[in-house]
Amino acid sequence: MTEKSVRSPESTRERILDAALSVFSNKGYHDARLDEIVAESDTSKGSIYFHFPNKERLFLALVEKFADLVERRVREAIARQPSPMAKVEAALEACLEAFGRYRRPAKVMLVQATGLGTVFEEKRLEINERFARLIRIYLDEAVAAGEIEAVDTDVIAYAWLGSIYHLTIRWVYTGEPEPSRIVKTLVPMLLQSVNYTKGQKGR
Amino acid sequence: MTEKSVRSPESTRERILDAALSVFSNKGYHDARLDEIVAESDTSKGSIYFHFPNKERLFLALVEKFADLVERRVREAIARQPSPMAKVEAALEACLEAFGRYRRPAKVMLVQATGLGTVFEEKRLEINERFARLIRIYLDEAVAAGEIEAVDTDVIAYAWLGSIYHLTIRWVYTGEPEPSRIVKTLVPMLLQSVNYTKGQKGR
DNA sequence: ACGCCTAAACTGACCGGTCGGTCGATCCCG
DNA sequence: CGGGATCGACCGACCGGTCAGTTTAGGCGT
Repeated sequence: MTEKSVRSPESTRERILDAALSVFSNKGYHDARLDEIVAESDTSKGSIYFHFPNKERLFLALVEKFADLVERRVREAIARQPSPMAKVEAALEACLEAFGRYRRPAKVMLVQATGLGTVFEEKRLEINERFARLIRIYLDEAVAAGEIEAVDTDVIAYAWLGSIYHLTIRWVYTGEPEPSRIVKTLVPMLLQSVNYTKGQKGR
Repeated sequence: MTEKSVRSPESTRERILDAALSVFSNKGYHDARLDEIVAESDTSKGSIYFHFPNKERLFLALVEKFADLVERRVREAIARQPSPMAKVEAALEACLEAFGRYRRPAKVMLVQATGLGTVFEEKRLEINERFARLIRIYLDEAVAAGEIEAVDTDVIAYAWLGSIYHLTIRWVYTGEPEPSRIVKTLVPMLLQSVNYTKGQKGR
C-alpha cells in the first residue's frame, strides 16, 4: 500500500516544494504551518530542514522558481519577434499568459510575498526590476527606432507591470475578469498608452 | 515634571493610532509588536485593548482611516470638474497626490495590508472596488458623452489603479521616482491609453 | 464646600498556546 | 558499514491577550 520506499532525494525536494506551494498559496506565509506542509508532502519536519535551511528560504525558493519560469517564457516570446514594439507586445502577452496559467504560484509571488519583512521586500524589488528592465530595453529601442514617441520609459514600464499585477491579483481572488479578457483589453490599451498602433488600427 | 495628567481619551486613542502607524509601517503587521506600540505611544497594553478589541482591528482602523481620507480627496477633486474626462483626470491626480503626501499610510495600505489573512484581503478588495468604481463611473460617462471611444472600462479602471499603486509602492521603498515625476508621466499616459487627448495635444 | 461614590480610563505583571527549529535515532543504498 | 537521507518527539522563546487592581473626573447629597 504505502509505496513510501525508493524515493529519490530529488523527488522528496519536489514534493516538499509542491506541498509548500499549496499551503503557502492558501494560507499566506505566516499562517502556513510547517506541520501542514509536512502532512501534505508526506515527509517530515526533519526532511524539510534537510533540504531547506528555514521557512523563509523555502518560501523564497518558490518565489524564485516561479519568477524564473515567467522570465524564461517572456524571454522566449521576445526572441521570436523582429521589431522592438513587437517584442514589447509579445512580452506583455507572455507575462499575462504565464500568470493566467499558474494561478497559485502567481498568488504566492504577487500577494503572499508582500508585506513580509525586509528580506522579502528586497526580493520583490529585485524581481520587479528584472521584469521592468526586460520591458524597458525594448521600449527604449522602439523609441530609438522611431516606432513610438519619446517617453519616460522607466515610469511606463513600472506602470505597465502594475496594471498586469493588479488585474492578475484581482483575478486570483475573484476569478474575474478571465485572463483572456484581460489580455484582449489590456495589451491594446498599454500599447495605445505610448501612442503605438501596430499595422491595423482598432476596428 | 511628567505632564502625563489631563489626557483626554480622544488624545490617547490618537496617540495609539499614531504609534501604530509608525510601527506597522516600519515592521509590517506580523513583525509589529504591541509592546513596541505601547512604548512609542507612551500608554499601556490595557489602554490599547480598551480602545481596540484586538491587534487586527487596530490595524484595520488605520487602513480604513487612510482609505477614507484618499476617497474624500478624490471626491472633492471630482466635484470641482465639469466634464467626465476632466473628472477622471482630476481623480487620478488627487489619488497620486494623496499617496505622495502621506508616505507611511500609503505603505500600510498598499503593502503591509497585503498577504495577511482572509479578513484583510476582503478589506483590500472592498477598498479597491470603491476606488475603481469612482473612476469607472466617469469613464462610462465619458464614453456616453463621446469624449472617448468605447472600452472595457472595468478592466481599464483596475489597470489604472494598478499602475498608480505599483509606482507608489516603488516610490515608498526606493524614493524613486518622485511623485511629481510620476504624475507628469503617468496621468497623460493613462489618458492616452483610452485615446483621449484633452484640448492641446502633447508637444 | 466637602466628602462620597461610581464609572470610565488606564496600568502592567502574568499566562498559556503556539510553532519554528533541533537532534538523536533510524533507514537503506552503494 | 559509512553516510546521505529521513523521521518525529521534543523544546522553549515568544507575544497576543487577560484581568485584578489603580487613578481620574465629575455628579450628587448635605
